Amino acid sequence: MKRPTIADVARRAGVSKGAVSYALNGQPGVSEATRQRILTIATEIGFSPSSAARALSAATAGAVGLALCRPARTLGVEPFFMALISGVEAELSARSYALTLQVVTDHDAEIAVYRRWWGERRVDGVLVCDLRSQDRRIPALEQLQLPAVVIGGPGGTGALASLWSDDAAALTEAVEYLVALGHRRIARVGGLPDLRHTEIRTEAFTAVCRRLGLADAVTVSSDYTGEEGGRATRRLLSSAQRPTAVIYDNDVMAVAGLSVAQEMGLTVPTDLSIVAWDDSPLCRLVHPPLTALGRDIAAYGAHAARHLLAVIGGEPAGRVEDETPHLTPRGSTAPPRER
Amino acid sequence: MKRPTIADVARRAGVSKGAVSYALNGQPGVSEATRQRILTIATEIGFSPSSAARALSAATAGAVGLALCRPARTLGVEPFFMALISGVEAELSARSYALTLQVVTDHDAEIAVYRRWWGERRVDGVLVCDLRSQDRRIPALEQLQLPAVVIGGPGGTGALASLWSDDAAALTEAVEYLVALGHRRIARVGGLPDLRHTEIRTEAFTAVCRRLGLADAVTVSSDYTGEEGGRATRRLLSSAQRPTAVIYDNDVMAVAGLSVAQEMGLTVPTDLSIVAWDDSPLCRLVHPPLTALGRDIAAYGAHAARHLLAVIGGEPAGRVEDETPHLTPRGSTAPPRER
DNA sequence: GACGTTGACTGAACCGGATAAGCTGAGCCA
DNA sequence: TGGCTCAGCTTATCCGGTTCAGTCAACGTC
Repeated sequence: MKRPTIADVARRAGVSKGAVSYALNGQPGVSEATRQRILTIATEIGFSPSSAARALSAATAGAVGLALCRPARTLGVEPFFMALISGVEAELSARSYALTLQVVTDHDAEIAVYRRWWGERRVDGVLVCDLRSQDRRIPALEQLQLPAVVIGGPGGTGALASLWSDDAAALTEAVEYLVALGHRRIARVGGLPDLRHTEIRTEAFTAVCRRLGLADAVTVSSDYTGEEGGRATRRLLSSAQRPTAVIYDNDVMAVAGLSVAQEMGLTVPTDLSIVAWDDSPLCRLVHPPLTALGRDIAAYGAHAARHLLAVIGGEPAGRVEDETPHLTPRGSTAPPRER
Repeated sequence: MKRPTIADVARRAGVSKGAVSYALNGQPGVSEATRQRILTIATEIGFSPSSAARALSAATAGAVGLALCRPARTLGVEPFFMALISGVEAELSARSYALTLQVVTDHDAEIAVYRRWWGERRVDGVLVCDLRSQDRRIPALEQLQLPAVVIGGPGGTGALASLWSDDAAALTEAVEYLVALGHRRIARVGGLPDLRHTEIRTEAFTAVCRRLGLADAVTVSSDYTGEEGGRATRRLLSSAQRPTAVIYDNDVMAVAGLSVAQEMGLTVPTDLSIVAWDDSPLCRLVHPPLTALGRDIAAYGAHAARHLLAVIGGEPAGRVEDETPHLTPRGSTAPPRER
């Protein structure tokens, strides 16, 4: 089966290639009658313009890049990325953009990918995930002048466009809720400590605990895996003054923490309250279902994609705020048992 | 920052564009000295050939397509796809191929995507997931003559290349193991019934149960979500002659099933043994950790990608068998309690 | 009726590579 | 010394679109 080209359409319509191009792209320069005739013929023979040819002459790739910089191990378990990707993709394909995905191992590799994509003109822009403090990718992208939207912040995104959510507010809400229930010893199992949003959450946690007069508000660092989450929980629950509530920086660690608590003979929520970040189906899978700080991650991805397309379209690189994660109370939180 | 082109390299090296092209692609026609000089200059100015120009003249896109046809809801939770993608991607990027991803809602949309990709010459081949019985995508791809590897089977893949694993053997191993432990009433919570691999597993389950003389070997259909998995479990465990062991077609449903069992006051594994399909970190997250039928999914993806690149390279469209999933016994299986 | 003006279209250049075909000079042999 | 071969290049063409500079007929206008 031969792929039809613009020349095939032109021949059948009895016009030049140029006329077909004008007609298909809604440009002036062809009569309405001719445009309709050309459109009909194009549909008839199933013509779709070669992305390569178009990219070459129009200097636009029609694609957006996403490099994921996490070990394959963590990538799989967290529902976050898949949800984000499906949201991004939905928005892109609605505007006939393709999504090009690459998994990398570290930031150097990621920067090399950006540089290659830029040189190959393979993408018109990129989405940047997992912002770190002092992130080397930011100046690299600025130098390349490759349109980009950083998913993260606020702050640390240089001159690049960004999409952020108010994690500090969300975390504060969760702590205030636990305190309202009567908790005084609240711990937190945080994500990778050099991620910008971990930093922000940790600062917010410290601040709200000080404000509410909670003495030993401890944050344990982790790496988002269930193993680490479980280990951290075991350590916290083995301490002399064990916390009555724990906030986890993702759903996977929260589920692991729940298992550890139950394994240690504690009843959730009476002995221990648990709050998860990222409200995925995972949180509703376990018993009791987990109270979670959630938001529509697919919508977040779609929002990021929309913002990136705007930046690619030449709009200024703004810092856009997305919905603040909100608390969904479920069975894993309750007033602490009197001791 | 201007992107260097082949002409820039040629100018600096004092040779023609053609010579540069020969040098960079390892073709004969340039002396070794000149080749080295050109390579050095290319590296120096950070030249990478425009993918569009290369695609246009070489009639190859340098990209592979993957269309995921599942509701965003299920996509996120199952670690399977993310693991598969990261495996595929690792293999592709090692051979400098890009991965283009699209999420679709049904097979008609998916076929339309294939047709568009084909017309736009956007991909050199595609990976097809979630094979169904009487899958309309197969004849569509055959007609387009778009290189493809179907991840699934055996059988039902037409003339297309495929990569399959012996799910029947794996399921048989799991049932035999449970019977060896002393179980006589084994149920199964299957995946979407029109998926080919569900069909294969169901047939294998029925066959091995008949062979071993297990009377009421029931399979309940489901949709891979935790909700459905939990509901199915509740139904099974409420029946008069409730099973002493349940095999789930994925990890998410197994975890949900475990929660339901515990919620109903049953102890796993003494009251109920649980076997999960897809051994992801999820299975080790819960308590007790789940006995699972697992395999290296990333390697599966890498294998599929390798096979696809071979088919794109002109090799015959073979049906390749991947590793058979194997049973990893953990805490969720034990001899049934005497009653 | 000569002179713009406009709409509808054509022809050709161009994007940046790959590649077939042509050219050139060195080396070799008769 | 002329002819031949062949490595090592150059030149030109092509891929399939977009786009700009023309062309040309129809129309209005004074």
